[in-house]
Amino acid sequence: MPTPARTSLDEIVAAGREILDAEGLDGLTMDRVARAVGVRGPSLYKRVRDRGELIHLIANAAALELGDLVGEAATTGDASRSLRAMVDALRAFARAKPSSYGLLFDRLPDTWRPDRPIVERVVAPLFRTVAVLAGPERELEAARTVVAWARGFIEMELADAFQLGGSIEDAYEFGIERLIAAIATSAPCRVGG
Amino acid sequence: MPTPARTSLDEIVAAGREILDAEGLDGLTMDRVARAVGVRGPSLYKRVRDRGELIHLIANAAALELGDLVGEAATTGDASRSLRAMVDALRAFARAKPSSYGLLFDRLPDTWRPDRPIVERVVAPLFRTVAVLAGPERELEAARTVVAWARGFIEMELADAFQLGGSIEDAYEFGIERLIAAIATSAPCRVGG
DNA sequence: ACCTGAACACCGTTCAAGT
DNA sequence: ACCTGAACACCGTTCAAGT
Repeated sequence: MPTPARTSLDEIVAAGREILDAEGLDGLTMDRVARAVGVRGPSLYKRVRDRGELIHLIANAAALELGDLVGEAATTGDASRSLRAMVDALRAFARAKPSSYGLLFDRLPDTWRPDRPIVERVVAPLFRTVAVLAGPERELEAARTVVAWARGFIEMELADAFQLGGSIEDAYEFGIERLIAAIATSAPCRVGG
Repeated sequence: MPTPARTSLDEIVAAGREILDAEGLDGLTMDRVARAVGVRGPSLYKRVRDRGELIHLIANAAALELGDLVGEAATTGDASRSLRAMVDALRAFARAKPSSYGLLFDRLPDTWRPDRPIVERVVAPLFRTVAVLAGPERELEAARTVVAWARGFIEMELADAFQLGGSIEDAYEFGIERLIAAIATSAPCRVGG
């Protein structure tokens, strides 16, 4: 005898995202998610193959959100300002939702990672802006340099790895300004804005 | 009736390091380590409080090894070359022992992290060299910029995050050269060398 | 003193039985 | 069709009992 569904995949993913951000990836247990949507753990397996697939769907949703935020940040004036705004947006997302950020960028099982096209939508506006600054021949290397710095800085900030005192904001300002100057074609080494 | 010990803390930590590098952090189970030293899982609790403490001791050992490697790399000629060699050493360690590297730099529970003095021994030679290049006023910001880039680049390399083609070596060369130029005091923006 | 098997907690997962 | 309790596997941890 058919029974009406008590939940849905969308509801499960939405609940999973909230639990991830509130309690971290370790807190994202199948039973925890199930009870949040009003069923028991085993019922989730009607909608997802396993926990990894649920995490993958949550990662896709987080990547889409981040892509929107970065895309919106990119719409401002000149290329330097635009790049700065995009990195600011990435950093703000990491601080607001560190567990979601970690799900997108930490080393985790491949099957958990968001789909590649969705990730490319996040970095595409960044690459476009870097191309303006660095010139098309060095676009790839320049973008990778900026992204590597941004990811490393954010990772260290989240991990509380800046242990030697000093101002983290000063380090961020110094880093982003020097990076932007450093990737510019025949950069005149003017620092600051 | 006293029984002679069948293993030791040193042997347990050494076995743990091998298992970590061969099978990853998830493979580092208490029973796996115990059997490697000839006892059963529960016996380890005579020597470590819990799995976290064992991981912490393994992290300390890995940090000491990495500190030696970075320190040795630092002894070459001028400051630019020395800094380049140290970052190369860091990258080589990450590639040779990605799980050990991850244990030192990934976001993990605080109690698992290596002791701060041991970590400071790793970065100290790097800071000294950066101070020569960037000048003492900007030493901290400059060191953080280089370390953030290096960590981000290595993280992306380990995570196989360079998905858009192109040469990863080219990106590394581009990054390290531009970074070193960018942190130098009133850098003349000469690239290469 | 040190070591072990049995036991428990926790969590992912399966499945037979309910509706 | 969907949901559930019971059950199992796996792993960290405790502990009473062995030597």
